[in-house]
Amino acid sequence: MKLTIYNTLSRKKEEFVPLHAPNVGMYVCGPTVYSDVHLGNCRTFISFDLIYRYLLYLGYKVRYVRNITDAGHLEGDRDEGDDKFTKKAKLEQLEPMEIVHKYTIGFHEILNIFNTLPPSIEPTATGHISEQIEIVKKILDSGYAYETSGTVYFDVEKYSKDFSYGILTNRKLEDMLEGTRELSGQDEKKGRLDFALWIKANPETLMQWPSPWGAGFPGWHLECSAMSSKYLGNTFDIHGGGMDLQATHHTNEIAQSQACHHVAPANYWLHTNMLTVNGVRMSKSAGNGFLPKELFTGSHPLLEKGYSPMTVRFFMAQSHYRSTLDFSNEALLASEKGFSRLMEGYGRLQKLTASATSSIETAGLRAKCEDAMNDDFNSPIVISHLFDALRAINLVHDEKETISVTDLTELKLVFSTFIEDILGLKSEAETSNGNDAYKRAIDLLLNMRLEAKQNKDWATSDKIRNELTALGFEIKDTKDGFEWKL
RNA sequence: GGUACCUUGGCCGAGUGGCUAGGCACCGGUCUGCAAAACCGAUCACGGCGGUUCGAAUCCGCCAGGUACCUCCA
Repeated sequence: MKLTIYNTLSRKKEEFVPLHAPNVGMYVCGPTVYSDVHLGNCRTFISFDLIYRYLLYLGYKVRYVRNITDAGHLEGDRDEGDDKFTKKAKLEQLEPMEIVHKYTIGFHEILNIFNTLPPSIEPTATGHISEQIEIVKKILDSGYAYETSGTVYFDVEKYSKDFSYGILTNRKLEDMLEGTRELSGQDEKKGRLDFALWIKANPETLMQWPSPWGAGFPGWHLECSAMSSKYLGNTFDIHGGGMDLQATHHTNEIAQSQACHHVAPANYWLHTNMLTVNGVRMSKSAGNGFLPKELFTGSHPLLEKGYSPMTVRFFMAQSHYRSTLDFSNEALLASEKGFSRLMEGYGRLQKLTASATSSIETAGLRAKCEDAMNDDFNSPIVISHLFDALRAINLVHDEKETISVTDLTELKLVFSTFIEDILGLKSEAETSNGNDAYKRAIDLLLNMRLEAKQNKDWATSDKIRNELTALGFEIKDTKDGFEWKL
């Protein structure tokens, strides 16, 4: 089975054929770094991390470009006033670039905690001002833009005579025009759908650059057209982003790139679905966003406890990237237990002893997992196959079934490949190393309990166990001793 | 108002015409001094109504409920 990808352009799954195999160019819209990333943002980047990892597994040489938006992103749709960074900078009495730097660092820290691979290139909007100005010039030259007192607008109605403006959302221009509000008297735009490529700055605007049209700053959509074409070419393979960017940002981006380069920018458009809370989209403006830190510590009011980063990553991998995923304490609890069972089985697999023959069927696992991933990156199905194999592992462990050396070797390889390399999950077994004294104290107590047990002194044995349990320790008796964890 | 999408067992979540994903919970069992943990096993489903079909959770129509986009948001 070949890799098929759901393409938003065609609204169906298509076989993936790169322009220049084995090279693949993938551009993903990154964050606007004016505030902390919330979990919904993380979901998109974790989804594309899965996609990136699987493309690498298939042997593609992927150039993965994910931008940082650090300029030009306005509040609202008026094409005037302060950008988000300036606004925040004034609020916190900092330089805009201090805001940008602070939240860029935070973004990287969080994605690192979620075990995502860094992109090949992570360009910033402020680092590509001249490239953006060049694009505006070219669009003006080709006649799809006009300047009004220092601000340059994209002429949507003119563009849509030659190209399909609503191609990504399957909408007609007339329908889109109906959905927009009337222009107010002061508006400088000719058409209601026109958007700004370059915005004139006020003297007090903190982030501004000189341009042929006077001092100003780039429109939000422009950076992606500039940076994707610079690093991936005028037409590249995959363009991705959150579903919320589809209607406006990506629609405008396609129009700009097409008007500038006279070719469609990307062959496959991928959109990841939203994370919801009680069925409603998690978003900054709705104020229902979870910060990763609130999740790890459990400090959010909707959570009963904290959940580890890998639990969350597993939770996300259990749903398909194009489905909404509802976030709740109950769902996370279920994922936490499932993930821990999977990882314990993965650990058990390493200690399995092989027999002469296999009494169980595990040989087809890799093909099944590949088929699932080839079907538009269906990670939930991969996980279901892993759990099926887990049952086989446990049966061999319990000596109810046997496995041959060949099958065992392959099984280990498939597990590590899919769990670690593709799903990006890793064991969270305690990594604390500076607490030897305390660990030895617990061991000491439990050894005393073991002695009591051997003497059938159940009162002492139960007392030690019950009091440690009350302190939050989990005590497990095993055949030859004990195990514990906090 | 316009345009899409969604509705699966107690919960989460795959699945697009026949072969009942998976996880969690619950229940039964194994193990254990008793527990816990672990392991094994079983049960439970396709919003409602109608249609197409030998056969529909899956296709079509209508109805009900929900969500998203059309305005900044991954």
